[in-house]
Amino acid sequence: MSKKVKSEKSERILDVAEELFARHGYDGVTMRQIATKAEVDVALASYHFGKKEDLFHAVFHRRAEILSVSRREVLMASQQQTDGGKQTLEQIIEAFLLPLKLAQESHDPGWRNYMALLAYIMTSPVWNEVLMPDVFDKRVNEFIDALKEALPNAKIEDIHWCYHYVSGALALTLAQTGRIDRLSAGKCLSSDFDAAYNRMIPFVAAGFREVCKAQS
Amino acid sequence: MSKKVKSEKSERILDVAEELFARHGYDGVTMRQIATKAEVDVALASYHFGKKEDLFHAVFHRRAEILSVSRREVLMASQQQTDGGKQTLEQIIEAFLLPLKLAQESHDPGWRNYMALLAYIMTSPVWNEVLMPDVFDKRVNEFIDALKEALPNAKIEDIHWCYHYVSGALALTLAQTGRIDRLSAGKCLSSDFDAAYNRMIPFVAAGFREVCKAQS
DNA sequence: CAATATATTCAACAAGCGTTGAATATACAA
DNA sequence: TTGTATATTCAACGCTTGTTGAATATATTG
Repeated sequence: MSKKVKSEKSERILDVAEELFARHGYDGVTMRQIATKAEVDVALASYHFGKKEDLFHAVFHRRAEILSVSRREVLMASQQQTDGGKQTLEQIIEAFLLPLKLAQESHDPGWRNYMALLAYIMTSPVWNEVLMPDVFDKRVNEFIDALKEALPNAKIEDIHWCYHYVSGALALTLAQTGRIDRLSAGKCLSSDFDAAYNRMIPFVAAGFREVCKAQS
Repeated sequence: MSKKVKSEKSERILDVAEELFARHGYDGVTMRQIATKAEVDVALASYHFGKKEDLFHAVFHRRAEILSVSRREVLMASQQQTDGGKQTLEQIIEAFLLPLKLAQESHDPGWRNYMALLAYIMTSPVWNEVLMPDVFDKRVNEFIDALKEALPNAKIEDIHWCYHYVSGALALTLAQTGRIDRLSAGKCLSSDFDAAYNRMIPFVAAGFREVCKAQS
């Protein structure tokens, strides 16, 4: 009861669309491919979600809200934990990345597909502008504000560029292209989010400190 | 004389395809859109380059070789400059990024489009696997070898993950999504490659040192 | 049960797709 | 100039696309 889900097939369409959009992009997927893989008639997707672009939006928004809320909670919890005292860079960055790590550890393949979809949207000049502002930019601004507090003498341009590098490193991780597997001859795995996150935190923390140090 | 270029219109097709593929991806562009923007008949693109996928390959390879050669030259010049003595991390990273900076500074809009196309290919699970190994992976392995020499005590997994972060930061920079412009309220510009590169070098150098330090 | 709302399929449409063979224009060699 | 190779356009093909209206099945409610 009180199920928001319209039906089981409706969710299956979203799951399949999520997977295919993440791998092939918006234009690389047809409504028929989605319907076929979801074992459903073509018209059903249009019935539930309207036009193709609306379906894409629905896929994006389904988990975007969950992720955004989780991010805010983790960030606030981290801030309360060190009440009064300043947060360390590592704490802030960890709070920023933790929700994604949690989503990964749920071992829900849907979440993994969604994160690859997020990487596609983050790196697309077209979709980035359409979809990111609504849900994610607010959380990012809170994150950047926290960074400003931790680095009070830093120039804000430096902070923004450093966040840009974090965002890029994160996007490529979420994309799971398999390139690191190839380059490392199997010693590193795209699917190993733990390895990616554990090193990313000290990496970017040190980068922030280096770029933002020694300001007048 | 000795012109490799088949004709003027042939190059115009490549230029337009480069621009459109970079922005909308392979499936987001039609042969007719390319032909129209190049002021050419639809059939001409097929005549010169064969199938749509062959045209995409032609666009990719046109500048890939130039970039790869430039990268090797810069890296070797940097190694010779410090003959005998070890290169610093900063020198290695700078050598890796310099060819892209030079391409940008040429103010050829074609190069800018090509770099955005490269970002698309780097972050695409599909194209990354098809196009990166042929031309770029060799240069990347040379780069990673240089890093191993500069960080002799580092675990190679750490080096590969750190390179992965560099690759991500670089890709998002090349993509020019305009997001940093929005988040920074115009204080930073996606088009400002100088700002991006100047900060990227100390950022990733510090990251490498932090992650790769303190190995047994 | 009947009646109604929701979910799903079927069939079809107009438009756009990549690609091709023949026709025409242009460049170049003899 | 004539002949030949290259470049370019024209017209059309078979196929796929997203979307829709009518028909049918299923669930919900009275």
